[in-house]
Amino acid sequence: MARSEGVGRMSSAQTVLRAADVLHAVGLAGEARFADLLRATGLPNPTLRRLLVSLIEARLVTHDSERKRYSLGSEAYVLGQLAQPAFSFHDLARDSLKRLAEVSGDTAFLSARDGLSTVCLHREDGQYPIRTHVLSVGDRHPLGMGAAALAVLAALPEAMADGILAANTEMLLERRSELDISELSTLVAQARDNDGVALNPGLIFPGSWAIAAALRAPGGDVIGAVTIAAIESRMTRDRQKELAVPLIKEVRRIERLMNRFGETGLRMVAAE
Amino acid sequence: MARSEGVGRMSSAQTVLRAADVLHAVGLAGEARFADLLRATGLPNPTLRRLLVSLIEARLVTHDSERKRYSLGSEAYVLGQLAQPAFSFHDLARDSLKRLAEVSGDTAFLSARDGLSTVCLHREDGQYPIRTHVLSVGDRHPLGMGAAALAVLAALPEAMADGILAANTEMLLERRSELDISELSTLVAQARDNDGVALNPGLIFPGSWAIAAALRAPGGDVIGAVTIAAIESRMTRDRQKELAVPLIKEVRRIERLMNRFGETGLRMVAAE
DNA sequence: CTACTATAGTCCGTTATGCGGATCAAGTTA
DNA sequence: TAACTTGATCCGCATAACGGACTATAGTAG
Repeated sequence: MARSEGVGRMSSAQTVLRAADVLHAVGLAGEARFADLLRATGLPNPTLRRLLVSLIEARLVTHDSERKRYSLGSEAYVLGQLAQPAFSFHDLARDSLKRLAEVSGDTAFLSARDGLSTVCLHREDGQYPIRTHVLSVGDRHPLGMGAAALAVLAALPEAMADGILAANTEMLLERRSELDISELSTLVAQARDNDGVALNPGLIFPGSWAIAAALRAPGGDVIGAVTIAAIESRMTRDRQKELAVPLIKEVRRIERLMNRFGETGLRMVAAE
Repeated sequence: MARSEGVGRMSSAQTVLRAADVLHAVGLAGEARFADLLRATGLPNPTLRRLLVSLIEARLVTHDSERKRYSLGSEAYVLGQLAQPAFSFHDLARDSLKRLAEVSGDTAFLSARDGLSTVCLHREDGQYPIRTHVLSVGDRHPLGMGAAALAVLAALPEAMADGILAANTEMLLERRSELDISELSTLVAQARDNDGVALNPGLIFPGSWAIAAALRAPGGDVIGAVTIAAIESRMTRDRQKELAVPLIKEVRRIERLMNRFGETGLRMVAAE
């Protein structure tokens, strides 16, 4: 959960990074106790406390002193509001996600591309009672890992996609040691041959499968992806084909909405 | 614009606070150049840079290196999403704000109460071409300053309101030296006699008037306020009465929606 | 009621970390 | 080409952040 923490602390400011980690942990927890955050961040006790005090002072975190619970503060919400213009496609995608969750019975996700990785912005559960919980709002994956990330790669120019895969190799290996990069290339290639619909056959977590298709901003930039995730038994080859239809339909729909309403998510970034 | 910066820095961690300032400045600016942020934060050049680099690494800020522009990053948006449960009344209030801006022609605001102050969450402009720009999303005011803040005070138990006003005296004086606290008490009292509708007769900025009414969560907690702001000439006594009607109506409506849909903004905080 | 444990909060000596004056580099306007 | 504005970098200094160790405060068990 905690950030990389590799031996060689590559130069820069740790305080802010740690504070951001804490913030993220508080957000994921919803209502966190001090001990939860200790575990989640791996920080030493006094350090965590100091950071929390500062974050509270900055109103990024709130402390219910009676219940002894920490949660995100008003400033966190405000920042989200101010950041919204760059993510306006989220609003346009809401209905689509609902419909996809509805027709599939499984879980639909919206992810945004952010540099060399992918962030999950939204999760919409369907009726089927067995759900994969390997992806939730705020989770990030390097490009290449996960259906959304594969779909994004498949939508990028081939050369660029290869470059990114190579650049991400380290990060990818770090997470799944047995992972074979060439397997990813294959999956990307298959996605290209398949109307851009990528398949994640349990790469992140065994038995948790998903298909995804990339989203393009009006300018043509790849800004994210829409995913349908389910357990392996509900992702047979036939069902993949079946689900790909509404998936593509909804992606097109969102793209149409962007054309209509937006100097949209144009402020998206490429790399660093 | 920069945080208080009173002489006695009251102990705690500056790095995080500064980072939060930077974040806020970036958010307000939308797309900021380095120099803009220098001005807005008042930080020394290398300090600002260091903070920005860290914030970028934490994905709280994005840097378009071609256009040399900084803006809020995906993590900022994600945090907003994760904080949403505590501010779900925002969604329920959207339509109301639209209608108020529509019928008045002026500007409608939604504010949230946060401890001893008030934050503006939403701004909705009407058709009338002359608009006050003294309040925008993310702006904070100590309880007592501004129509929303006065409405909140008026909605609180009298003793508590007095206490808060006293506690905030310093902060209030800091902003408007000639401001008379007793004047605020009077305004609060008037609001109580007026169905809870508070008037700000240009306190923050001369000529910029507003009326507001408080919002209560299902439990009865005062969680914010709805405001209509206009230039002085459009806030005659008669028009105040006229606008108070839809204002109250919409507030009631939002409260009804909260009852229906919500383990709502219950996570709101009281003090610190 | 006392011992035990998990969780929250505090002290304080050490030094790594962030600080910022000063300087340089790169575009812009005159 | 000079004068300026904006952006990026150096580097010695001291302060602000660090964290091991300790204390305090529930909550649970014996």
